[in-house]
Amino acid sequence: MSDTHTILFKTLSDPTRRAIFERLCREGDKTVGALTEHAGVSQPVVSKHLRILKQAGLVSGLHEGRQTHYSAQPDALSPLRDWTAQMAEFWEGRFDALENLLKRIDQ
Amino acid sequence: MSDTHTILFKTLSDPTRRAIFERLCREGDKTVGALTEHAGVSQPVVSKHLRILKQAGLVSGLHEGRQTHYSAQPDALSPLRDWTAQMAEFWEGRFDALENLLKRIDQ
DNA sequence: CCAATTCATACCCCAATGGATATATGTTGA
DNA sequence: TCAACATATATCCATTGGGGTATGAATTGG
Repeated sequence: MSDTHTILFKTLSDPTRRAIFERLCREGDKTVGALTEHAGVSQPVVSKHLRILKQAGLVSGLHEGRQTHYSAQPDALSPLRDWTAQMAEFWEGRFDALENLLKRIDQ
Repeated sequence: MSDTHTILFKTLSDPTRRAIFERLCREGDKTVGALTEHAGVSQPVVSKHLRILKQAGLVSGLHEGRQTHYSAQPDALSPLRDWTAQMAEFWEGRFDALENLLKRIDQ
């Protein structure tokens, strides 16, 4: 199931990877070297995480000489925002679901 | 790193598990047997997924005789909603970040 | 009281994944 | 041209995790 939601959740489920994405959102674009400094893992691992983030559409990379500048693309988060909103929406239609359940069982 | 965000993302990253949660949001509470019917996996696997969803706070279970009724708790999604909103928020302060990057490199 | 039912737990297996190190590729500066 | 640098790729390893089957525990109906 190569679903968009699955890819997004899976990509963001790793703390190291999510931290990289957060830094790019907070502080703007950065090179691989700069990202490696505070990542707590080796440079190849950072590159691998960036590759996964890129495949998920969450970051994009631009080559400048021997450096690569990565920047966040938070628009890619919109499926997640939509999904969470939809789940909450479904729930609103049954706001008293728990009470109903308790009543049903209690009778 | 037992972070809340990590747990939520990880829990929702599995399609089978997310489908169970979605069904509970859409259709209200269900027993393990009812959930197993359309899950595509065996009952023990469904129970295991429910256990993980419960640990993440996304569902709650109530015993009624030999059945267990599970219901969704979409309020547990709020950290996700907050996180995505915050990431987008950070980004707004640098809406022209990509253009700046291109300009910087292009010069 | 016993058999069937419902769910949870235990155990095993295999694929996926995050990490490391080594190395390849490409780029700049002297 | 050549050495240093920046990044990507390759390979390996240990762990995680999702799936299955078998079985335990609890409850109900006859």
